[in-house]
Amino acid sequence: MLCPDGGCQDPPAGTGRPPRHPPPTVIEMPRTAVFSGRTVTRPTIDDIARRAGVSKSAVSFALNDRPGVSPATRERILRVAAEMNWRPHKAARALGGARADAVGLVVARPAQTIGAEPFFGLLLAGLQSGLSARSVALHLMIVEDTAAEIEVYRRWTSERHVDGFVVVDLQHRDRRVPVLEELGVPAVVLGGPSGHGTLPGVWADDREAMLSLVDYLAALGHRRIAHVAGDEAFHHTRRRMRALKDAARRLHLADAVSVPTDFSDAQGASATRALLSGPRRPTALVFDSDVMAVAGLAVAAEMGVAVPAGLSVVSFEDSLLTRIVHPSITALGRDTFGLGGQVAATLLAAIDEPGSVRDVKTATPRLTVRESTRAPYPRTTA
Amino acid sequence: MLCPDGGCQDPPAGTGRPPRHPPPTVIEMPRTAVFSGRTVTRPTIDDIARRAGVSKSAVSFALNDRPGVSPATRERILRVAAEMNWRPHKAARALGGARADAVGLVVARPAQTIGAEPFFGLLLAGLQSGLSARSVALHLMIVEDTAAEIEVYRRWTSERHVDGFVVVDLQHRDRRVPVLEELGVPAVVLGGPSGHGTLPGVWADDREAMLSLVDYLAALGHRRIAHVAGDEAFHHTRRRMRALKDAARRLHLADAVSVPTDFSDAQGASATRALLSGPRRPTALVFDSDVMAVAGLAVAAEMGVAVPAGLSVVSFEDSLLTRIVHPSITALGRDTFGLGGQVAATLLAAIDEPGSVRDVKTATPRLTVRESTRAPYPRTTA
DNA sequence: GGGTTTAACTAAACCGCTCTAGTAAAAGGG
DNA sequence: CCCTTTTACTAGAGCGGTTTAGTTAAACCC
Repeated sequence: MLCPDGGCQDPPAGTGRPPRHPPPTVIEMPRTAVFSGRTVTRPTIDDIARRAGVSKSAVSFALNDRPGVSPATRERILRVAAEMNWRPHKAARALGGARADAVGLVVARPAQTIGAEPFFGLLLAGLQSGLSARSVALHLMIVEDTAAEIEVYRRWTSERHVDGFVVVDLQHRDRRVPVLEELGVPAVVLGGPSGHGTLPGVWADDREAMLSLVDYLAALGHRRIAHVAGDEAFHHTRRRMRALKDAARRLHLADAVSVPTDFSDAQGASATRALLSGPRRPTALVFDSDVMAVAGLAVAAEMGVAVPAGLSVVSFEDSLLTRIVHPSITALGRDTFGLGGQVAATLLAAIDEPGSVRDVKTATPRLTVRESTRAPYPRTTA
Repeated sequence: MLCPDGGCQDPPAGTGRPPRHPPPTVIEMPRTAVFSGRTVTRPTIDDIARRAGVSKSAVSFALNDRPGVSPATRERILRVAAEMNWRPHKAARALGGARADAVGLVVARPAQTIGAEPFFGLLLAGLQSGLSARSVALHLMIVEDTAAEIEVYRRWTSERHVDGFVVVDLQHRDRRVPVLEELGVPAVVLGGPSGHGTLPGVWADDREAMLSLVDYLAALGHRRIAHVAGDEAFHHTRRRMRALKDAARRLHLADAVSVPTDFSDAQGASATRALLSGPRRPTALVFDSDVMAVAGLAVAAEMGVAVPAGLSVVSFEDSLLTRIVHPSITALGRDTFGLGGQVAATLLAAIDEPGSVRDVKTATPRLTVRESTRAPYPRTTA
């Protein structure tokens, strides 16, 4: 059954059409590729076919678990393939119209920001973990601005470089959404519940979260709450600001102001300084990000405002940061890693069965109470 | 010259061999692909050739800036290609033996860690920025352990999925190095100056940095310095520990102990607690990472040890974190973003011209003095 | 036992692009 | 003016898979 070592060539009824170019002197060795001067052998299904004494097609059938080969032959082919340490050539498969088995994540942010926020890294890790379970790779690209981001969407789509995209940082009237819709490529937007057109969105209920947060602070006795918000261009920032307003009205709070920033520690710090120096100093500060919360904490310390005695601090985003500082910061936590996994699952579903996928609402962030919050001094119960 | 609209088929002397399968009724339209139920047109060089009235080869020559077409024809072809919004099909090119135009970064770390450290995100951003200048994509993979990491190296190499790898977290007697050498794939190791075999390494002089750091603390009057180190499995951790020992001997310090940890905030905190509760309390603590430094700062605050009055704190790694906490932390800073760029450049060079690349020593980290360091109380000048 | 079905396998088209070999015409050379 | 060289182009092999159509030979059915 098995060919003698060294490989046999087309044993049963080989047509043996002559090789086209100068006939190679040796045809037994699997073709080699050159990497850094050293040659690396790389068997193809042709090599396997020759060794196993069957045709290319039989090998393909066997390797892909398709009918058309007998169990015995199948097993033999698989054994030979394993022996030769064969792996499919991605490009060759892709050329045949198969998937790229990769999804793209293109981020338009100043590079420094990427590293700064734990959020991004965790999301990345969760995304990866969800994708790698299905052996789908993640192509990451960091670009200057939205225009460049859109260009990458166009290029990668037409090059069939990826099977779909993950879109982050959903903005108000986001320009990327119509482009992706037009390209017709599967994509999942991190954000919602609106503003992402027909693309499926994965979102957490920021509104609900803000309402519960304000409820908690009000229950403690806080009547003057300020919100150091993120960038107003972002969808979720706007939702949070609106939710604070609504909660304040419902609870008849004395003060409830939102100050937009660019998410940077610098602007977070200066907003905090301004709020704490104002005439009607808030008794509680809500920060839209962990980085800003920590920066705000430092400002309070510098200004001699004790936390939580003189000021309660809450972060809208939980992470390592809020845990390790002193005092540790009460924060709304969501499972960012898990979120990444959900996004991955949604995107894979959208790739497999376009149209079948609808929005996914993730668990509403829950409050972890730490050292930075407490009832305000009586005097502030204006 | 130009064909009439609608496309002309093989105008000059077309052989016109009959189509093999059922002859298509319409052959004018460029082939289409289906994405999510909608069809997306995707012209191939054949479509361009037909439209421009030339052969496939001529189109290929024109698009790749190769000789073999007259300037006039070349221009015409380029115009048609632009009109049809043609883009090369990556897989098709790759199949011909071309580059994958991508490099891989495989990280074996607990997912949570990825997000925690600003270092990683910054490195990623710098890497990306260096790569995208040459339109090389980054394939990111996060795996469980080193075994899985090695498996990915093997798979991606044989699948021709990437042209090279970036290797991070160099360990003592690193198992990955011999595998990559055996695979013969271009790879750059972040770390050095030794332990990475024949692979080029990009490294910062941790030894030099530690020496200068201890010099600084000693000059302030500190004689008892403790070092909350990272994981001893890592190469750079060992180098730092050894450097501290050497510096202590040279400067005749009273105490200079290194406590290894797993880099986590928890172990950083407990190490700090242990050191501060001991009989001969150090007057200065050096932390191997920014996260541990911040955690250590919190422990000091809890224990009522004032920083910098009763304890100086230094971080071996600078980032946003060390800047935003209060007191801000004196830290050894390196340009992590730039480092990523250097790694990218080195890897691209290694891919282009294997063997030509040697190790790259980056700038030695420099100390940024902030609020967390000061001369110790006289009593400790034992 | 003749005809039909099925299983197991082979041949080769095909995906989109690159690149070598070949060809005809124009240019150059003595 | 004939021969060689160069230029501008075409044909088609080849990359490594998948997949369809075709080819046996065995199995099945009255």
